Amino acid sequence: MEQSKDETIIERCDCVEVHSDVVDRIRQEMPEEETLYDLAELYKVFGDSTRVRILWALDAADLCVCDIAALLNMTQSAISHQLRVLKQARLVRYRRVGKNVYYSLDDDHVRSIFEQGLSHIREDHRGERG
Amino acid sequence: MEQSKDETIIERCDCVEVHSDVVDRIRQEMPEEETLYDLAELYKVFGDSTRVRILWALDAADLCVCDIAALLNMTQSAISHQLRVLKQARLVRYRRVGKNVYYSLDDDHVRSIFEQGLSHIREDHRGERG
DNA sequence: TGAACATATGAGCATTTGTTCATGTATGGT
DNA sequence: ACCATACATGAACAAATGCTCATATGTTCA
Repeated sequence: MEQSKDETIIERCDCVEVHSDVVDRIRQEMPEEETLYDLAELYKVFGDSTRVRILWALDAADLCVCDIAALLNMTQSAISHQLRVLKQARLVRYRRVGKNVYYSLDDDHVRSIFEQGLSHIREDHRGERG
Repeated sequence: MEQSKDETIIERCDCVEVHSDVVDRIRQEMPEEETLYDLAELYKVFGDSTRVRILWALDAADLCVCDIAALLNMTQSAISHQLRVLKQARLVRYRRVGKNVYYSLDDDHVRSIFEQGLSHIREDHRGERG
């Protein structure tokens, strides 16, 4: 999906005139390539409705895989796969309790990220900015 | 990528015991399916490093397509395609100035969403929560 | 130890996604 | 009108993604 993260810099822009002063300034101000890559990887995790629903549910209560599957009306396997993704992104943690494995949120930012997103979605977007 | 958004509810969970009290409560508390779907769609837009870099650049200055392509060392076409995605998500706006088209951020939440994301990434994650 | 339940995981597959390439559209200069 | 420049867009293709199915692992209980 992504391009190679770091490659030799070749001018591929097929334009002639570029505001090189601004571009150069921004190039310096931009965070490291890797940081922005990691950032995108994080949002990619949020970019699936199944995972969003799981996160939302776990924000309400700790749940075992079985509960989540029932709640979302999906197979246990599908949920388990997604939980692995969330685990790898360090957004959830788990603990075993007998035969069950309970998952819970492992990040304080999830809620605020959701809030910002909702805020954007709910904007009527009449055209103004500030 | 997604499943069908709304379908007849069939119990697909292959477990036997479910904490149905908790599940039922959460099911009621959860936002509408569509809201969470839209939320995921928004994050999906953030879930690509090219788009993240574009947004970050536009947060620093308004830029024409040509500038962005030069800055990110990508083709004008690739940038243009991505700008369309950002436009559809109402994250950027544009204005024509002669032959150029200048893009700018069209959302106040972009920066705070980035900040939350960065905050998560930068966590040392030693195991504690709050 | 073996059966039953809960969860994890690998392979396979259909769908989605991001880029490239070719071409279309819009604006300005001559 | 014509050309050059800037940008947009459709088709095509490789890579990534999310689910299903089958199966493996782990735990409890008899």
